[in-house]
Amino acid sequence: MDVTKEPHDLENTDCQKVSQVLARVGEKWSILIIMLLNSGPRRFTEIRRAVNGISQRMLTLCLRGLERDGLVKRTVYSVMPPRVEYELTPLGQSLTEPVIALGTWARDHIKEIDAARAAFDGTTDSP
Amino acid sequence: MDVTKEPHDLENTDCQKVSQVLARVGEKWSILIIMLLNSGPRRFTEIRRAVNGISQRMLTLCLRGLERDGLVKRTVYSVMPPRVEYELTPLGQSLTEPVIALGTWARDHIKEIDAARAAFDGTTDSP
DNA sequence: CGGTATCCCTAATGATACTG
DNA sequence: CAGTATCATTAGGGATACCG
Repeated sequence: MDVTKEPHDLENTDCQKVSQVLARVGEKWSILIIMLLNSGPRRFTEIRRAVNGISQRMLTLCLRGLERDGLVKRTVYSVMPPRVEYELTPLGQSLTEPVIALGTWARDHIKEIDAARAAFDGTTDSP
Repeated sequence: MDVTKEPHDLENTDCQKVSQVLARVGEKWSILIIMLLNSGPRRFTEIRRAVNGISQRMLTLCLRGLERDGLVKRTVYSVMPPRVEYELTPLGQSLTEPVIALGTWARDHIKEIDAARAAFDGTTDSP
């Protein structure tokens, strides 16, 4: 990415694209769903069970968003009862690579972050 | 979120850490601020001007969050008028690497995403 | 099963005013 | 300049009920 432009151009740089992607990926459930689907196609209810705590409504909305961005493919089987499967598209699969890189960073630095939070809270909290 | 139930769930994996990090990084303004500070320390108002559209309130909150996580260092110069500088910590700098990787992915695939969105909207919008 | 529609509450955010 | 405080508006998201 090019971050060598002037500060006042920030709104016109690739940062916006990163922001857009992160806005999608950063949604509370998106990353969990993407990582789940990375191990294979799943049905709606399977995802719902796997991602503990997500409401039906939010799962639907989240999957629609991922589908809209071309990250997830939705396949409807016209049977009774209905069967709908979700799987990562090639684009969605390629996204898992940088996401895993970020995940590695998170795993490697979560201790530092937690320590920083504790230190910050300890410094500011003074009842 | 509680995903610590079944073994096959997304529970104690790195996904949660990724989620935590992405929750911070995915905040609308965080990434823009981090990338801006990647090119050097900035004062409060400089950041405000550079990150077009952010309110004073949100900039303050966002910077506090980044500071709390140990990603940004805040330095106050006791002068009149006040001067406060923000800069990335080594931890914050290290975060830019995977973020840039994600940014590269975004830049390389933004066209596909836009196309997917257009196709999806064209398919679903039929008034 | 896999949704959609509705209600409703809360958290998030902008706008504005004030301060060391 | 760099905030903090307050108010008002809105968006996010849960609970519930209903549908193909």
